Amino acid sequence: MGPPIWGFLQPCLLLLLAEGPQHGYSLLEKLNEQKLLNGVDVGNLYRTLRRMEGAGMVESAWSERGAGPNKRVYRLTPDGEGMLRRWAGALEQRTSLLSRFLDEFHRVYGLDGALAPPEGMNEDEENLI
Amino acid sequence: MGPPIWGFLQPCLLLLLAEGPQHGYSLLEKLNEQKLLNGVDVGNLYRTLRRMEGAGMVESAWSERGAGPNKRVYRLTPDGEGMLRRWAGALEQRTSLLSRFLDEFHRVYGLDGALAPPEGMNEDEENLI
DNA sequence: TATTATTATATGACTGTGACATATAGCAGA
DNA sequence: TCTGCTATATGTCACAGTCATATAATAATA
Repeated sequence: MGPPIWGFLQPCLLLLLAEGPQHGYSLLEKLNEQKLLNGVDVGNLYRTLRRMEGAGMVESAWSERGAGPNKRVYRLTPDGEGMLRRWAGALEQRTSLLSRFLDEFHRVYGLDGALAPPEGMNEDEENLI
Repeated sequence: MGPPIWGFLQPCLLLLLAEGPQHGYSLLEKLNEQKLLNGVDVGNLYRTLRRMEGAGMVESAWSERGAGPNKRVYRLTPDGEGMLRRWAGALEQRTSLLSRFLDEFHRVYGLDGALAPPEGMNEDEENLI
């Protein structure tokens, strides 16, 4: 229902890959573990990784298979690291934008009301911004 | 190029309308003045307002004309205020999500690098969340 | 007077990201 | 054998945004 966290998946993936090459499914798990992003759609994740590879942010290779099905292992490129740094700066700006909104909100409504969503909102809507 | 601030326009409009009824063009100006959102597309604004009216968050009426062209004046409904409160809560959660990302980023890259975008990024990309 | 700018609302065409569903395959264990 | 987990992938759809364009009333300027 509520809008998703648009464009946040890519910087999250870049950040995780900055700590070392990984395959898609592993990235999915870490997104949840580290609570960077909740309930990421698997299909969307793989498609995003391929898109990022097309854009030159990451590169992939099939792993020398260990156990289980084959894994496509992604690693960050220099271009990808550059993008990550710019994302980080942009996200900082976004934080200040959100702060300005919240300040204004509290100015109008005082301290009440802002804490409704955890109870009153469904799971979809919790997944905003 | 970079992703826009998806779904942030609606709560901004609700917040501005919480301070009193206004018409679309006025809202556009205030978004810029108060720097809640920069460079909002006019077409998108009007379509968003109509969508919000369809969803029952706002109501509109043609103004008893003063000067200039007719104005469609919007006002917040009780449902809209409820939505605004939930948005505010959701946006607070989003802030903490962004903080977690930025903390992790600084953990990996130290204090350098994060401040690239203001110079190195084009205007489009500055508009990220 | 004619022309341009500002205010104000609106639609058409297109794009990117995400949501949901579905397909596939290898392997482990009941 | 059947179920479940790991792992990758595609198809279809919806939504909010971008860019372009249309319209009209009024104010300012040449």
